[in-house]
Amino acid sequence: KHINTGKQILGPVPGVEVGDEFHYRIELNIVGLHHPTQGGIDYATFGGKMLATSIVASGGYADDLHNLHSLTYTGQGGNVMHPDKEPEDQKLERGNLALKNSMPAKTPVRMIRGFELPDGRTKHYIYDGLYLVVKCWKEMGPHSKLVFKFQLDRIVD
Amino acid sequence: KHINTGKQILGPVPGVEVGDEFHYRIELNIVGLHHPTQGGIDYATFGGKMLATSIVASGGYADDLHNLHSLTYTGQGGNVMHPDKEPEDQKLERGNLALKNSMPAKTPVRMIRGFELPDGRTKHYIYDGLYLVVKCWKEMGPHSKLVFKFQLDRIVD
DNA sequence: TAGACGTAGA
DNA sequence: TCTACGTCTA
Repeated sequence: KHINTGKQILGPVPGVEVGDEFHYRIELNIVGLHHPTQGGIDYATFGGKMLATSIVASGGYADDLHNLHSLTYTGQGGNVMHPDKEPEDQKLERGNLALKNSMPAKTPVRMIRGFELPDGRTKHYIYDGLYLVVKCWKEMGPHSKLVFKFQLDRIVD
Repeated sequence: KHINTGKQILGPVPGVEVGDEFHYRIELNIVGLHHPTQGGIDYATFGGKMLATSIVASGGYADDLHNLHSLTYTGQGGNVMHPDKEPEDQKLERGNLALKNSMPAKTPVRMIRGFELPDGRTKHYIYDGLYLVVKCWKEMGPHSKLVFKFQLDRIVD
C-alpha cells in the first residue's frame, strides 16, 4: 500500500480505492488520504491558492447527508465542538476558506465518511471518492452565530 | 502477531518481545501491551485486588531514569499535566493505587519507554520488559503539592 | 461523562 | 503555541 510522502495532492491517492475502510484517523494520515488527526478539512496551497484536498464527515457537526452522492458539510470553528466555550461566528479562514476556493476552482475533494459500528461506540472510516463543492453559503446556527455550509456533489464520470 | 482480546493480563503479552518498537500509542492498545491511549498507567482487578499491568514512561512527567534497569515513575493526577489548572495533591486512586498494590503483591509490570526520534518531534515506543515496584513514597512537588513516586527495577532472571 | 505521559499541521 | 468531526478505559 502507498505510504504517505507528506506531500499534498489533489484527487485520487495512489493505492487507495473507493470503498477502502480504515479503523483509525491516523491510518488516513499514513496513507495520505487525509492528514489532520482530528480536523475535518485538509487543505494546502497550490499555485498560490489555498484549496481543500479532503474532508471527513463523521457526525461531529450538523452535516446533512442528502444521499449517497451529495451532502452539506458544516464549516469548522466557532466553538461548535466546545459546548462549554462561548459560541462565535465561524470565520472564512483555514479549512473554510479552502473549501470556498475549491468551488470556482472546480478541484476534486476526497470524501471520507465516518460511521459507527453496530456496537455503537467504535467508529470506522470509508473512502467515498471525489466530490466537487457546488454551493457555499452562511447561515444562522442554533446559537444565532454564523455557520458556513458547503454542498458537495459526487463527481460522476 | 497477537491481537488484543480486550482481556487484561499480568506479565508478558504473547507475540510481543522485549525491544519491539511501536509508532503510536494505539498500537500498544491493539497488541494488548498497554490499553489507555493517553494514560500512563494501565491496571485491572485481579482476585479483588487492583494491580498495575503496564506503564508508559515517555517524558510527560518528571520521571527519573536511573539507568537501563531502574527508574522512578511519577504518579498521575494533581493537574501535573495541566499548567493552566490549579495544582492539587495527587490522590491514592486509580493508577497510583494500582502501582502501590503491585509492590507487596510482587506482580510484574510491563514497561514501555517512549523516546523522541532524532527529528525532535516524532515519538516512538519500545517494550522494555518486566519490572517490579520496589519502593513507593510521597514527596513535595514543585508547586508544594504531594506527588507519588514509584521506584521500579527490572526483573532479572 | 470525564480524564489521560496523544498527534499532526498551520 | 494552538486548534482539531480523536480514542480509550473507568
